[in-house]
Amino acid sequence: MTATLRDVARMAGVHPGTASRAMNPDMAHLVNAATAQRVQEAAERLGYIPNSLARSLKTSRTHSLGVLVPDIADPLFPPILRGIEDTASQAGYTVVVANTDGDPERTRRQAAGLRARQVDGLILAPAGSVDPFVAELEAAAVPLVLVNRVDAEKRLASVAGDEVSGVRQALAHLHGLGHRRIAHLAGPADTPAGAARLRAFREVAAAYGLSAEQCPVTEAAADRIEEGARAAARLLDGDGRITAVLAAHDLLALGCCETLTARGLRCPEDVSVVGFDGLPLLDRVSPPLTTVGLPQYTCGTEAARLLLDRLRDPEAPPESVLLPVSLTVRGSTAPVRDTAPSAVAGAR
Amino acid sequence: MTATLRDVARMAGVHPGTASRAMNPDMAHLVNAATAQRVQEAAERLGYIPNSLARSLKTSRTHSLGVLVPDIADPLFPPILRGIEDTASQAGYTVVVANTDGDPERTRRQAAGLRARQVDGLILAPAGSVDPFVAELEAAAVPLVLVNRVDAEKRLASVAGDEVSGVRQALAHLHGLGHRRIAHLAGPADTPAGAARLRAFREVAAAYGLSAEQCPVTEAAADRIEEGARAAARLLDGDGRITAVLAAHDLLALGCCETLTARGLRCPEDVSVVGFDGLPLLDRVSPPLTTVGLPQYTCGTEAARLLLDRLRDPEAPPESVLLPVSLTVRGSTAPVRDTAPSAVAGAR
DNA sequence: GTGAAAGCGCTAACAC
DNA sequence: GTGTTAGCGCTTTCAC
Repeated sequence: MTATLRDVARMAGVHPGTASRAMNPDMAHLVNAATAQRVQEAAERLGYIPNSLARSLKTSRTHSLGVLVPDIADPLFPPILRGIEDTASQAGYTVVVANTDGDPERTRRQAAGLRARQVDGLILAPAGSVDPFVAELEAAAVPLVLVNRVDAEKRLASVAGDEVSGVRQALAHLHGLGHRRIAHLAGPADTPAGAARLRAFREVAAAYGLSAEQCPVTEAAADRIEEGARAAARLLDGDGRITAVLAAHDLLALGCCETLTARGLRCPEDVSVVGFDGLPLLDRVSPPLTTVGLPQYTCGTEAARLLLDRLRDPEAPPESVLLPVSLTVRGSTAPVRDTAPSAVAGAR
Repeated sequence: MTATLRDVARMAGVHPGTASRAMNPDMAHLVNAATAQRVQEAAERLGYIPNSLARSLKTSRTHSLGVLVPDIADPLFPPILRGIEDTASQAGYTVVVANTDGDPERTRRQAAGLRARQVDGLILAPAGSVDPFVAELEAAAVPLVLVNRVDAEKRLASVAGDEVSGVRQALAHLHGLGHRRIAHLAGPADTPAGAARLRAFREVAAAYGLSAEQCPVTEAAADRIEEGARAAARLLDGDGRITAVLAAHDLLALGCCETLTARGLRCPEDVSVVGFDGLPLLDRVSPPLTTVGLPQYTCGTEAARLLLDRLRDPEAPPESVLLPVSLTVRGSTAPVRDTAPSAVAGAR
């Protein structure tokens, strides 16, 4: 079996309590340097690895963080998780990740599992509504940080991209290219980003003096290529005169391009497309996607930082971080055509 | 504070021992149905969540799996991790992921951290050499499964794609298109997949009667686009007459395409390119990448299954799973040109 | 069928 | 500076 602290103490000829002090950096100064040395050598020789379970049981601190994401395989999350893990492990914390698939039942189960494991805090990057869980977790005084969503009542710490600024940049770009009929391919309304971007789209479009009729909206069922393609089809069926599309997610934008091609329309010559999130590799698709990039990795580091801060000082007021986003112009956007033809003309 | 089993017992008017039995499915039959009912109701009312730390300390089973990957943000791993997590959570296990960046020092630290947390077993998807760690872990009798690498001595359980078959499919495809000068853009030699694919390439090329001179090899420093571009440049500098390239990784293939374009060569008209791994989204790059697809998700589920099997029966012989891979032909490969021009001609 | 008691490996008062 | 003691929350053998 693995060596225990008792074994180390016995080998060094000291009491377990002393061995414990010698092994703990914060307490080591209370013990004779020579003794500490002897203990550490014994530990080394035995290949002693402290049992953090026992330690945690005693101290009621596990030095672990729980993270709930819809799907770790969704390209949006890996960089975020990497950011969380880097920051956490630097502070001596480990990270336990659980997938929810946006399913409330699964979310509940996974959250309970993480709490059973006594994680010191939780980072939630939830797809759907979190209100019931959040209420429960708050009641249990579990330190919480939201990612990619802000708490409506500002009582919870959160990290998210500045959606309004992102939409503003995208529309400024399209408007500057002469586009006046700009559709929004919205993400699922029960998704925080989807809802926020739609709201921002309406606001900003209005600020540009564009009417609702000039700016039709269709909602995709999920942030996936196929759903984007389907929603784009509905969009084109509804109003063939749009000259640009702002998609709420890069994958929706990809789906949109697919539909355009299928209908004999070219991107960006006939219709410009802007995506959202700045997923990797999309600078190489054809055409390279113009997109509003979210600093995913920073999202993760900030979320972890907020949570660690909170663990250090539970009384501090919850901080809300709004991360800057920035438009990357690539090949999927172009000036509106002089003689704007009906986008549908000859297309079906 | 959170409710403890004692609180539940007190509320139900029973001894903690009895409450424990009532809460544990396997032991519940030892207790009067009515009593069990009362206990469970009390637990429900108190929102009791068992402290798995205490349980684990007693049972020396944490029901958690550790996973060591080079970088969770590398597109190769998320689907694998998802597979692991799905299988694990279905069996009541949680997974703890740690990134190593292929750095031996970091690997050691992270492995120690996971062991301190008393994970029941470890899944290693390591970049570089693992021999020192593996030896140490084996000595400590930590159940182990290797992913994307097979144990040379077949003593360790492992899951990996069938590299030889993959290379064979790729070369059969290229050979069938008439290519006879096929270079290999190899991955880092200290990477399991890189080494295995290079070995397979040499074997299979020889089996096709292709000489070493017809099949030059260059090694990229890392599985990244830029390194692929750089290595491809060296390749073209060395032998301009190649008509096809088999890259050991999709990202290397992308880098290769970049270099080809930079030199005025077209893919696939002048040079065909085949990638490896089947990363998502690469069906949409230009040209769509022909690649040897690895079933990443299955990799994960199989690895978890192997590990769980091993935990159930530590004496069972270690199993080695070789996953089938399959070539997806897309736009980056084409028949060799009739009048094969020097690929370098007019290119610099 | 249920209560009592011991102990998993560690830490933190408290003695000395 | 080091030993002693108690106990974190749970499971499990042993009585009854």
